[in-house]
Amino acid sequence: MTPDAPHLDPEQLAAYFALTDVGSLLQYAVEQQLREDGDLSSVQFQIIARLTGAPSGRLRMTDLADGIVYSRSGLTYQVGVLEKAGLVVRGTGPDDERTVVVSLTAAGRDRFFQVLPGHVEVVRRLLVDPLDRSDLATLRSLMDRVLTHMRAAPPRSARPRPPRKPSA
Amino acid sequence: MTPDAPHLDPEQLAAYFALTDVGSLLQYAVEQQLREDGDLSSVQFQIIARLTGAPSGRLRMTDLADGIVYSRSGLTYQVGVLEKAGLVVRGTGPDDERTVVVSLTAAGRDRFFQVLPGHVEVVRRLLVDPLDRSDLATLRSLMDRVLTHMRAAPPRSARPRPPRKPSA
DNA sequence: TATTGTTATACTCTATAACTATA
DNA sequence: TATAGTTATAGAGTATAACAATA
Repeated sequence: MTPDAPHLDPEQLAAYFALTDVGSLLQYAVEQQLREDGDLSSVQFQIIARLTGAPSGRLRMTDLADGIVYSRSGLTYQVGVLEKAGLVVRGTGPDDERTVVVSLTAAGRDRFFQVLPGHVEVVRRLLVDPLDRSDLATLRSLMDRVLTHMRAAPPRSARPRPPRKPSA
Repeated sequence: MTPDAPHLDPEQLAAYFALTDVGSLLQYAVEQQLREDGDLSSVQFQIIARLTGAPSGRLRMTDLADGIVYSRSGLTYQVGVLEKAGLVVRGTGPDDERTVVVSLTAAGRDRFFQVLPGHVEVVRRLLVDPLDRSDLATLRSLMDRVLTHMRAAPPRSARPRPPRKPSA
């Protein structure tokens, strides 16, 4: 019985493990490729990718932070690394003196396109090749549904915490 | 044109991004939960989980290393942390004097079951709830196919590296 | 007062290479 | 020689809290 105890049946667990295994293997492969081809971490690549896709290659720190990093200081650190590498420059925003606008340099854009082909190839080889077009559409639809649900629900609701027994 | 340039069409990219978004949000949520409920990282949780599932709660270092960590020293570090916390003990293997056998302590088992309900609840809330049973079966089947493909292909084959232009 | 962003600090984690000991 | 594991070391990344400046 134990009707209150949360549990997952083997089918649900298997789906979860399969998803996380794919996720971590894919992430590891991508990280390797980005490091080898362009000396970038995946966070740094994401920042550059966003800037590449932004109008005139500039974004405010706050806009950059969104899905990429979980703390402001983390973003400051990463943008600092990119700036030291000459891939990005920081300047004060025109409207609001508090904001900092991050701009992609020519070197930054070059680096992005230097790394992109290998990145695409890794994704293709590991994820796209083994699935056909309709599989990918299905996968996307499932993941989109999960994302919608995640974003609707409060990220960390008031979950009753079990008693913290020992400390370590 | 550019028939040699690797590329992904928007559908394929969308599937990739949706998958990685779910993966990273899920991973982050799990990491938070494990830390709050039991002061464990996900790597530490995986180690303990494997030991819990092993006969008599013991495994050799080498066996533990498999899917969890990408370097031997990384495993040594994590097992060291767990040992300091009293969740695990190390001993010399009975057959081969070179091997180290890691054994789960009673406290380690307690910690696992202390953390498990919250873990299950996060997975259910974020992944299982928004999908029905047949969705999960589909997801599992897709991911298993990808995993099979990943494991068949050489992890990092001889991919031609683009010219490393600047250094940073 | 609230918001934007940085800094100081401290900690966790990881990987490489050199090393020890056993097979 | 090969394998199992540890250690030393050094670097990358992260989060929290205190801080400065502007709105």
